[in-house]
Amino acid sequence: MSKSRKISMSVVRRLPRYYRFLLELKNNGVYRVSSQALAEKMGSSASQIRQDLHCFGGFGQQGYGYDVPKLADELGSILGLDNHFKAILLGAGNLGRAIINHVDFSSRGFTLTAVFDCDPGVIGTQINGMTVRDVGALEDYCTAEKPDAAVLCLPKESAEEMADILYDCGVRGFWNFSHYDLSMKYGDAVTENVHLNDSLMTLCCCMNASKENNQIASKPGKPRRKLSKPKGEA
Amino acid sequence: MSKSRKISMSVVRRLPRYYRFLLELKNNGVYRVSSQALAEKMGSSASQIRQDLHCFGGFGQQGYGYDVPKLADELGSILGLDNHFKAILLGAGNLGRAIINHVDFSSRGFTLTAVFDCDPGVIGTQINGMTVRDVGALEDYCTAEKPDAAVLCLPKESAEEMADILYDCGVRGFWNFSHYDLSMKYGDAVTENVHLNDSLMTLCCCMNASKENNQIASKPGKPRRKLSKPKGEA
DNA sequence: TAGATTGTTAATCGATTAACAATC
DNA sequence: TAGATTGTTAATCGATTAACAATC
Repeated sequence: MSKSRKISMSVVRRLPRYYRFLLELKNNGVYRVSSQALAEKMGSSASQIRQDLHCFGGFGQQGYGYDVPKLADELGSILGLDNHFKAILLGAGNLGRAIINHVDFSSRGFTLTAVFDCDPGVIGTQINGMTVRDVGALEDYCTAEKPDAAVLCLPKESAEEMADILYDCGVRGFWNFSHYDLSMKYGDAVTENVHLNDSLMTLCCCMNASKENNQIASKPGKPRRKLSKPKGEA
Repeated sequence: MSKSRKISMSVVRRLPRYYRFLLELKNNGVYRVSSQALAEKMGSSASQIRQDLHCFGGFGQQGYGYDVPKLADELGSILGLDNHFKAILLGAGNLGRAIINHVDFSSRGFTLTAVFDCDPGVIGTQINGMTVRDVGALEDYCTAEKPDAAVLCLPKESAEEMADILYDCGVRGFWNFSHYDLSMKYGDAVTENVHLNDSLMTLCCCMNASKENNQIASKPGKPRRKLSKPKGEA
């Protein structure tokens, strides 16, 4: 956390993965790891790992490597997992319900505090211990509770409409599952779009290319590893 | 489809989004669009759009722009949406059920042909018109039906185990929702990982950084647009 | 100490942007 | 024709990899 240069989004997107692997090592009782060993496990490169961590400060020790529990903690704190951002979820359909049941918000820096829907048949029902509220009560709720973030599991049109309302209520983080690009709208809000349809089409595109023997360059994430010659050789 | 150089994954990941915007234009009765106009709509740059499309051939017309329905079709065909890849889904828990109900496979190049689970309480139940099968029958099913792709909505451990079995049965496309990185394993299979936890942590990280006034560079996707001086000026 | 491995700078590579000739 | 806008090459920028001195 010492450096103050801008962190690139490419680096940020790799952090959760580092965190995941380090937690696994920690749970397996591993106390120490070198960038080389971690890189092999993750299918990335030692250089990239050191460079990435370097953005936030020196967490390792020359000649030793990285202390696994310590590095896991540091990453958790860089990720901000010790926050308890208040989050609300809009849209208790199939996807919304699955997210409520499936995602562990509290170990990822959030507390899910309320769920809203507009369907009278759904309002009042329980999901994972939470009662679904009427979306009509949304603004009052926001005024009183000041949620930090919103999870949008709504159809495109409602999502656009609701996002504006939420933004006006002070919500500055959006986890958006609806089929439109929220990221473009609000300069000072943080948006993470999860476009399942786009993801499925990407898979289709790659399978199609593979079927037709078209070339797609190996993904970012898979290192274009180029074995360097050992120093002493011709 | 004329060029034969490798397409980069950065380009491929933008294609579904182009497709989405073009479909919207088409549905709004727009017949013609310039790279400039599309770029403004998408929050990207005209240069990038032309460069991206250029990978696959010349779809536009100088002085006119792009024919919207034609370009949408071309993109659909590059994405391979006219395929009917046979897909099966493993894990009919909250997330699996939501995906079955929520995702329109058929308009994205896939046909969902079967659902498997290991829970006797779930086997035999109906989800969106499909009967959940016993995972014990998986290999026989694959031998008979030769599915092309699998959607993994399983816990980490089962996912690892099942992926190996599926790969041996000839499955070469994976849409992986489980909390581990499938992409690293099989060289000749295509994998699309959807890591909801990682996505949520990324959101947390950015909200945390924003809270603490740390700098994160604007995302790829938001253009670092640098207004160029008009030619004639000093 | 000698060996190992980081932190950090320099070199390379790839992706994005700019520019403009071609041409509709 | 004149204006518009693409296709395409060149320039810039950013991200990844390589290398090595610092140091545990």
